[in-house]
Amino acid sequence: MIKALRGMKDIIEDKRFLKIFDTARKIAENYGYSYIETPILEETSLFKRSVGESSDIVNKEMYQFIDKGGNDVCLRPEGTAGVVRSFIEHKFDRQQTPKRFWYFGPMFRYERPQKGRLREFHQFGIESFGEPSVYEDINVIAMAADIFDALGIDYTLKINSLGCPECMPKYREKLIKFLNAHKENLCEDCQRRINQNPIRTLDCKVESCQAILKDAPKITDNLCENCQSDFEKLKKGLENLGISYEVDKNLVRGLDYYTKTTFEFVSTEIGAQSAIAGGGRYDRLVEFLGGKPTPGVGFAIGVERILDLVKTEDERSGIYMGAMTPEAIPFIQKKAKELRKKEKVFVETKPKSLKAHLKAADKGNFKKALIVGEDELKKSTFFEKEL
RNA sequence: GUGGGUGUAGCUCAGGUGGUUAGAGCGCCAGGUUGUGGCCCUGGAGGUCGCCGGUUCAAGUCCGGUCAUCCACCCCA
Repeated sequence: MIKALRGMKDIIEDKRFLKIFDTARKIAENYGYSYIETPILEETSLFKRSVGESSDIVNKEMYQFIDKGGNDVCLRPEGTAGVVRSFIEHKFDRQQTPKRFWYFGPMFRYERPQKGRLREFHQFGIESFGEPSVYEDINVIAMAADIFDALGIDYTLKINSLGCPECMPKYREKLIKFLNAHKENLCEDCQRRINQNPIRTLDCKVESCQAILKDAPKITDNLCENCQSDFEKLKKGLENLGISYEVDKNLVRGLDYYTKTTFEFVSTEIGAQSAIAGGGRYDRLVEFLGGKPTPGVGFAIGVERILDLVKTEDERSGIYMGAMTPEAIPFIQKKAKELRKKEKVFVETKPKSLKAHLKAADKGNFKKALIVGEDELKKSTFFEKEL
């Protein structure tokens, strides 16, 4: 038997997906975002340049291959890069007006599957281009919060600032210096991280590392004036909207393109992979991918991660139509065509006893059954029953 | 990539120390006197016991490998 590939799942009759999609889409459009869909397959270099060569995603998790034309391509591991590529390709960077997009689609990462981690998973994401103000960050976070609220999902919002090109590199040097001074006492992973991604050491789970790292310099204590003031505005702005948050000085996003505001929505109910949405500002990314300097901010929600947190009701709906004699079927089909202009109608094409029809209508969760037997056919009427 | 758990009907699972036709519950299908569902009762269909190999007179049951799955590390949505 041929089965779906490892870490990939069929989505069958799962109302939760549609509920998440419909809810998120509605809210995004109310925030003024418009729909964008970009190809699932992109040139590999796009992700190398945006997500970053130091990240695990690009380093070892991409579905990458050479196509028949000799192009180095890969299945997208995340959504932002493709949207930015499209933004630049369509010259939106040459206009002054902000552009805001939402998207929904599959992403691919060749990882070891576990709870909340699949090789093909879905993200609902948004990207806002051309708005440098921290107030836009607040709008974006508020939108994510609205979506989770509408879906009835509890979360903790964590925020941090990664600084800008002015303060981040200075901080990075300072941190590396600190780490090297304590190198022998750090775990193997952290020693490796010093050069690869020093900020990652900050949230190391090894206790002995944490003991050392609690005295490490924190980015939030090393922000430049502008970043510091924006971070304060961010906090005030969230308070103003009644959105509670925690400052997590160790919150680092795994993608290299983030600057300044970063945030993550986490749930305590879904296992180790607790991030249900992540995002932040990426003011240098458009420029880095060859466009005119354009600020950006966005987030992505992991659809499969919130699936178990979404409840859907199973209400009776629609009409079940059935015939007790074969001759009645054309009569039913004609009536069904008319009724479908207004609501869901299912026609059973196999003649059955009344009892069998009612049973089937009940099992199918219909709210009404219309059955035609010999008597009804003669009079062109229906046996009608509310379920 | 590393570690641990699990793989028996569509689903959830039973199957001491290896021994004749492999079980239950749920679900599914058909009936329970002629045209009224949900409850109940009866009957039925459905399994190369993940796969490959080994030990044995004999393996779902023991051993090895492999694949898949789950959980954790790692990483991240």
